[in-house]
Amino acid sequence: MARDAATTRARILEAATTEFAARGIAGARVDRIADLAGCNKALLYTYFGNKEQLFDAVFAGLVRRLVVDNPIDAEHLDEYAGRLLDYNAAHPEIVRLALWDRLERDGAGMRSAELLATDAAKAAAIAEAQSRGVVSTRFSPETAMGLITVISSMLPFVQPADGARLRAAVTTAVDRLLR
Amino acid sequence: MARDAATTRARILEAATTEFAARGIAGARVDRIADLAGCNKALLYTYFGNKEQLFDAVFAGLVRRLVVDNPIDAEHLDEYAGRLLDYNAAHPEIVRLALWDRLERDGAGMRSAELLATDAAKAAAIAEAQSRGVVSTRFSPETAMGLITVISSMLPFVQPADGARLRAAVTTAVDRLLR
DNA sequence: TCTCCTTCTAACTGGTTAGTTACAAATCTC
DNA sequence: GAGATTTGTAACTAACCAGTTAGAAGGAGA
Repeated sequence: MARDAATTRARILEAATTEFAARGIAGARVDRIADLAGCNKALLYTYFGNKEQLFDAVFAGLVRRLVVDNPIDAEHLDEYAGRLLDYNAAHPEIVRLALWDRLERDGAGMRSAELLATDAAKAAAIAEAQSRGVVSTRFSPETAMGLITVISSMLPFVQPADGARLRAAVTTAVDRLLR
Repeated sequence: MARDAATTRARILEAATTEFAARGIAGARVDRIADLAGCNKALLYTYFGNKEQLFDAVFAGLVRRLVVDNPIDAEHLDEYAGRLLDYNAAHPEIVRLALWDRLERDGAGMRSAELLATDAAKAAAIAEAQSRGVVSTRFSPETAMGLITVISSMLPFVQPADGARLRAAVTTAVDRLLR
């Protein structure tokens, strides 16, 4: 076994992502994560503290990547929503983890100063686009963001297996709502 | 103690609703449900079989009430969405239970023949309204239902504490999308 | 090669949990 | 009011599970 702390940490995070996405915090089993990561259970505790802190690490990492990989484009919110949809299709764990976080911890993982700041920045970008007349003022910037989130992230969740038609529906909906 | 099977069953269902809505299936504790219902744990098993079947009973009952209490009005889908929003605000357990069901059981509770039939009936009502020109044909009936669901049930979930402004946003959004 | 430090493991622990059982008490029937 | 049935309980059990511990194995520097 490659004795390398960084690699082992990464393997644990990957295994934990799978397990937490599938079963949530209460349903996840520490032994299952260790088995999947191919390492001893005790390492989870030396590297991450405990089960919930491991969830924190997993979730914070994925959310950070989601935010970095999907910068907002307030001029073309429909395409932004389409890209979010594609991203969620390619990384189905993220939406599931976010839902577990809301349900099991009242959204504790979404309240980091960092994430609140990027949320505020997105709202500001929309507000600015509204002031220039590029985006409709029908909705507040915050509500507009909420609508985009809900349509791009939750619609495939309540309507599974819709495929290519779904993407058209998402961009059409966002265009219709916010232009 | 009032020795009455029907009443006891009802108390168990009520307690289980609270516990399952708060913690999900994996997180729920059978002892906690029994305590809250003020009865012996063994009664849950004599009346409902096991923990998961108890969840089934809780969820099926609430979904049935939701469907009965909120008939679709394809002529005024914006108001229909507004009513769903109000209903969810008054009964916050339902959305949570539906999410637990999706996450923990891949939506098994939403696949009853009864519920599939009412879903089909709703889609048919929308299709009929579309053919009369009352509802836009921008989206398929199924996608239209999905959009209504997501906006009336999930928007308050991702945007907590918005209040009266939220209702206006929901009706405006549905009107804009489907009229 | 000796020593120190990091990485890793097997085995254990104490508390928890879903589900069961054997039995008691209330209610119903006749 | 006797006997059968329904409704309820206390105590138990076997499995499970998060977290710990004591110490082994590997590597780096001298």
